[in-house]
Amino acid sequence: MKVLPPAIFLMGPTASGKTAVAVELVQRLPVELISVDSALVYRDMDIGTAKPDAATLARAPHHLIDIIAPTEAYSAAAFRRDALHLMADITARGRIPLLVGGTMLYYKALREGLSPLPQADAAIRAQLDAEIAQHGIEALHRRLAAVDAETAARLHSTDTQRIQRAMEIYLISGKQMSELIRQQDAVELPYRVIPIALQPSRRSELHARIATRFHQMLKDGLVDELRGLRAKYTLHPELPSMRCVGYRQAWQFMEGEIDQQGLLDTGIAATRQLAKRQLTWLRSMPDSIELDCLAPDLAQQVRRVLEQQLAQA
RNA sequence: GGCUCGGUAGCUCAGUCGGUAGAGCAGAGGAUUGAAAAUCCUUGUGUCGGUGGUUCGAUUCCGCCCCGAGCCA
Repeated sequence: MKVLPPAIFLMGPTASGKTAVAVELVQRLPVELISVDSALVYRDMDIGTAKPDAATLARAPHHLIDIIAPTEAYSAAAFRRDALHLMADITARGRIPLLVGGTMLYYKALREGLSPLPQADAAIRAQLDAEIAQHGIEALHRRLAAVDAETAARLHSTDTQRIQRAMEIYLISGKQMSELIRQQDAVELPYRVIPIALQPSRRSELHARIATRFHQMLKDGLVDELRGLRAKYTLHPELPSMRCVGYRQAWQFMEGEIDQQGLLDTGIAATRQLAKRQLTWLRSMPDSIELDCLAPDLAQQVRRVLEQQLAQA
């Protein structure tokens, strides 16, 4: 039986201290860091994404940070492709890939693979947007039911994004999403995954950290950063980058839709909701080694677990 | 000190012509296949400020008290 090389997944919600742990580990173990984060991919979006600063990145380089402009879109499929290449390179160098971040769909796509679905098509999405604006999402849901009853039945009639995606798949390929998913071969990631899940023993403590961090982001100039982004790039609020937590609320503030207090309140609430969804993902992840992210010696605990796991190979 | 308007869910408020109440937001749980920090689903018992009175029955009407805002002195 072939021995698989190890790969570490360091998963946790926002504000759980993942970056600090990763930076500590990179100095003590033969690892290279790969960011698993759908927001850190954007260049010039630093404050609101809580991106590690330049000094930290110099000391602990992360792959997949600052790889696209805020006008562009990344995806789970792009992540899977990029991460697989990087993991192969890192392993060839005799080092261990350490994936760190909070975008749980990316971990799932990497581990379980993706079905052979066509990639997004901007023109078709624009066409479907117009259709939704004119006739409503429920009409598109009925149209989907006519061509792919199975997927339509699975989706709630108000789930705009998924209905649009399923219709997009049909319009591009002429095939049903449900049928394409059935064609997927079981894929096995050619690594021995060591999944570590950071979870707070007390949710209220995580909430407190989130509030403190968002206050700091505003002090650090989140709104000014967005002002600069809007001057440098042609942006609109529907862009994936501008829907990121913090930027969406800062945009509303710039447009006068909410005041300073509203920015603070909705920004913090949106971050808490993000953390909650990340925790829901985490509970559904199989085989995870769970650690309390509130532990004062978290980095040491993670290191101990990893040394133990790596010694087993 | 007098008058007026408020005091209902963690927050903002609606409502009950007297039969113990419901929205939005927040919170909690879940889903999640090329936008995922996205998108969507489920979830609402709270001395209706306190205390007397009227009443079969008061959060609702009346008296007094407490708290807040405003106007007049």
